[in-house]
Amino acid sequence: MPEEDTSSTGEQLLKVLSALSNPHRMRIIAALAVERNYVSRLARETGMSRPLLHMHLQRLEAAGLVTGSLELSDDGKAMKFFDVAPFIYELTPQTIAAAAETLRQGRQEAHSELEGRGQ
Amino acid sequence: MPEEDTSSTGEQLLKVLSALSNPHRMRIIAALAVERNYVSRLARETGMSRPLLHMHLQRLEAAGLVTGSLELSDDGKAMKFFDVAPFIYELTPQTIAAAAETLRQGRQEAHSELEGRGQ
DNA sequence: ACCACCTGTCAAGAAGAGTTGACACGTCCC
DNA sequence: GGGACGTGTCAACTCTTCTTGACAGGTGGT
Repeated sequence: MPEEDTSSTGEQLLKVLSALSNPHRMRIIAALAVERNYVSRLARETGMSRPLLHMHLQRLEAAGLVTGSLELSDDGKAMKFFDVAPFIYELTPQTIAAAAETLRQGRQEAHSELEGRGQ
Repeated sequence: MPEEDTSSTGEQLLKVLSALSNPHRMRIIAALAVERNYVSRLARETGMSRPLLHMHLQRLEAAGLVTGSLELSDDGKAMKFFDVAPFIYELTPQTIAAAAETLRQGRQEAHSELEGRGQ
């Protein structure tokens, strides 16, 4: 098994931020903060379609902001309940800078810049 | 003085989050946290084109994360310097929930859900 | 005049996120 | 067998964001 990268790396923070930067997903967090809920009911209460909510939930879960668990109700129906994860992120210039340091993707090393600026 | 809307309203936080949820913009914040810089040089150092950087900077400025000021150098050239704003945002389920409360856009209050369905 | 540097904006294409409807499966009750 | 409810997934479409190249302007120096 490949080791997990649990540290708050740039990619992780990026995933969290892009997961949170959406009105629908913010409202989903708000709804789940009040009470845990299952998909169909949450879709009814928030007024969004099931496929749409499903996609948003799986985006939030991928970012580690909510957790879903499949449970069986008394009448044998399988319902997936979602809870908010107790996350806490502090956003400051230093935080962002530290995360950006671990984002070396596609950025080539500047071997030698042509500093011939006349000025 | 007129009261500013400094509170983390939903739209404001949404703008901040979507501004931060981008690898290029994260790297711009990181670069400006080290030292203030002007557009062309920043474009050179980050390896992005001027129009692209210009767009990202104006997105960051619109979110209040950086501030730009047009200054004149010794040789009379007009250069726009950018600084990071000393922002600080705390992201928790409660924070998001509070912000989502002020996001009542298009979401009608569920007057009564006794549509034809049972239950 | 040219060339260096700085600033900004525009249209248009490429890429990705959001959204919908219809489909698949399951259990339980009448 | 219907219907109610629950789950998930798929291909298409729309929409926003991203990205590029070419263009506009400016100053100062050789």
